[in-house]
Amino acid sequence: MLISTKGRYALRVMIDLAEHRTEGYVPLKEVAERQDISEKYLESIIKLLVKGKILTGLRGKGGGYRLTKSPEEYSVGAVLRLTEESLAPVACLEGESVSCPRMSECRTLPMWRGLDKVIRDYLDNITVADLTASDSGGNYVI
Amino acid sequence: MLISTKGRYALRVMIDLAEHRTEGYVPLKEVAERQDISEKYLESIIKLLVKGKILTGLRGKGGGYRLTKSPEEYSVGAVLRLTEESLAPVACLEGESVSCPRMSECRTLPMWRGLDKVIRDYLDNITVADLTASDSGGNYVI
DNA sequence: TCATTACCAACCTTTCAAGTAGGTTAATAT
DNA sequence: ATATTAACCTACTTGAAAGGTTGGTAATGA
Repeated sequence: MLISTKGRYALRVMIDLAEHRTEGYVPLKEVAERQDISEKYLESIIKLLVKGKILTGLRGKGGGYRLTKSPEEYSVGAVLRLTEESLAPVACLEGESVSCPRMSECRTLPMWRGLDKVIRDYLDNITVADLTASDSGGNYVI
Repeated sequence: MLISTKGRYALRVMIDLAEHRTEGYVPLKEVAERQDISEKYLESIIKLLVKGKILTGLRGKGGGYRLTKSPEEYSVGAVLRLTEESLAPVACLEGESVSCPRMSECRTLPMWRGLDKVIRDYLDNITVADLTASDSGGNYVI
């Protein structure tokens, strides 16, 4: 499993907010209801997105969350990287200086790097806008 | 993490056996030493590969394991599917009839399917032979 | 018959995903 | 001012899975 529920939910939140961005700040409660996700759990996910500056929160009555930029400015990869720690397909490619002692002689490492690139290329070239209802469904269709 | 140590080790075993296939049956002990993997743990991984018929074991003195077919007949994907249960990038695509109630209306599902395809296409088009020392390193190089 | 080697079953330990629970601070409408 | 709304914060729980270990049994060749 490359992408956990956290990542999947994060994306769904982004799409939901994109589809309701004309309404100003949208309370978490509404998103949770529409998306059928527990408010409390969603809270912990949204916190990561706020910290990552891809959405901003406003407290108090009339408050809620909204996207800081427009939907086509967020790649799916960028969203997932905020919740997933790592999108690397194998442990060997995680972090920065993971030094596997076999690295230099490893027969499989280049192949894993290739897989990593294929995944990154895919996820970084789809935007949140591509996933909204208003979009006809472009690049990613099989 | 899409691929666990089990899958990575399995691949390294296959490559090791491919590179030593002229020597007839190769004992697990030798593979474990060369690959720096605990014998006991490797045992449990090899069991899966034998069950999957991609290598055969022979008991007793002079025994060990060898590939049942030639290295270019095994795709990386085929090997990994024997150890990994699922290569699906998200839970929604696992198993056969996973019925997420939101499936029909899901904004993200087609995108996940696309990701799954990209990964499958990559892993199914590299063979164990491509990963051996004798190979110049073809398709998968970045 | 003995060393070798594959095969088999059960258990352990640590980590992490996934989710709960309960409280605190800030903004706004009345 | 004060009640209400809603974001923000910290800590805990639970279950499953990854990543092993331990201790055996069965076949084979010298």
